[in-house]
Amino acid sequence: MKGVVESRRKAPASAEAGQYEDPSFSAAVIAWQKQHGRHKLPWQNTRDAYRVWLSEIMLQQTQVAAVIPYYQRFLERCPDVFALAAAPSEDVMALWSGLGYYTRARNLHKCAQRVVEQYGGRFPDDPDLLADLPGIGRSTAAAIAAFSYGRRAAILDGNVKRVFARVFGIDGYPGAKPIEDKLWLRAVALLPDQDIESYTQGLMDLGATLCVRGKPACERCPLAGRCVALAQDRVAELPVSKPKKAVPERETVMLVITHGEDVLLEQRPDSGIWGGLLSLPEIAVGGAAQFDTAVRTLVAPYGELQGCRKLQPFSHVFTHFKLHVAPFQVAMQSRSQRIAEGALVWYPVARLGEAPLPAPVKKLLLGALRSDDLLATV
DNA sequence: CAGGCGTGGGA
DNA sequence: TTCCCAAGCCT
Repeated sequence: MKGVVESRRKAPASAEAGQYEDPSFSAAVIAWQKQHGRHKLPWQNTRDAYRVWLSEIMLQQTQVAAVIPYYQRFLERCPDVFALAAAPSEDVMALWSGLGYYTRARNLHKCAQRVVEQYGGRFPDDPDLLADLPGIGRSTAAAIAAFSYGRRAAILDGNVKRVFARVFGIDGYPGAKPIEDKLWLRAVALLPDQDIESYTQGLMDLGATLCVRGKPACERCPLAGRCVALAQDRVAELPVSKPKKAVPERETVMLVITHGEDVLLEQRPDSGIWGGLLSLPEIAVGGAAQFDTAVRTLVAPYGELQGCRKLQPFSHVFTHFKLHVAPFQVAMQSRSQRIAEGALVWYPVARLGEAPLPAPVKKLLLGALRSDDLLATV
């Protein structure tokens, strides 16, 4: 009987994939994971697909240490997919505030609603169905299917790319399409028939704890004996880093407009930077000389100035551009009717800590509006 | 399909 | 300080 089971190993998807098969690879990863891998992360030791899914979305392009407090806070407020589906979107955005890549939060909310409506609240176990849901791509779908249902599916995240690039000595930037295609072939070909959870977690753990970008701990690595990069002394060169290009810079004036105990915030459109969050009213400018003009232009329609002062300028670096912010604080004598319209909203200063704001804006506001500061305008 | 999309931490 | 980038997905 045993022989029958083993003979039913999946045939390779293609001749090219077949040449990558090597059961000893997954065996080494699984054995290492069971003894040396991570077993006590907050989203482990559960098969609750909701928790697995939530953690996988939060962990996209985000490190474990940053995710943990968000994950726990999120679970307290939304303990299951029904609670999340029913939650107001501003609550979801507020829970995500500071974690970045805010499309993830909007897709998370949409996805919860789809799972409730389409699947009765139970996440599907088929990776292809999972990957049809918003915010879930091929790799995340495989992780959810493996951790929640024990399904045999391949992940290919940054950890796997780094480990594979070194072990197999793969030249070229792993994000490039042709390289990534081959990595997917390997990822599928190397899947074990058993212990898919330990294998999947093991690849992640290897990449996160041993096979790190700088100074990897090769002496403790279970794959060292078969690592091409190590044998060729190219560990520091692989994986090939992303070709860099000049980062454009932009300038903007942000206005901290206050009236009484409230500050004026603006809802940002869903697409673009800080999509779906609240932020400060702002106007892009070309140079420092235009700052004063910009301030007057922006504020004038909304009533009479009580006072205005320049706050400390700061810069914020994104992945693809650098933003220079010149903040001004403006106190209003009265509230124009026009301010109540459109995407603008008066927001109580006392509640800013829990507002769905971008990290640098929240920092600016909490610094600029320390209680007694409110009326101290010129 | 190359580029858009955050933030915080390490080197 | 400056640079790099970490459990990717979407358009």
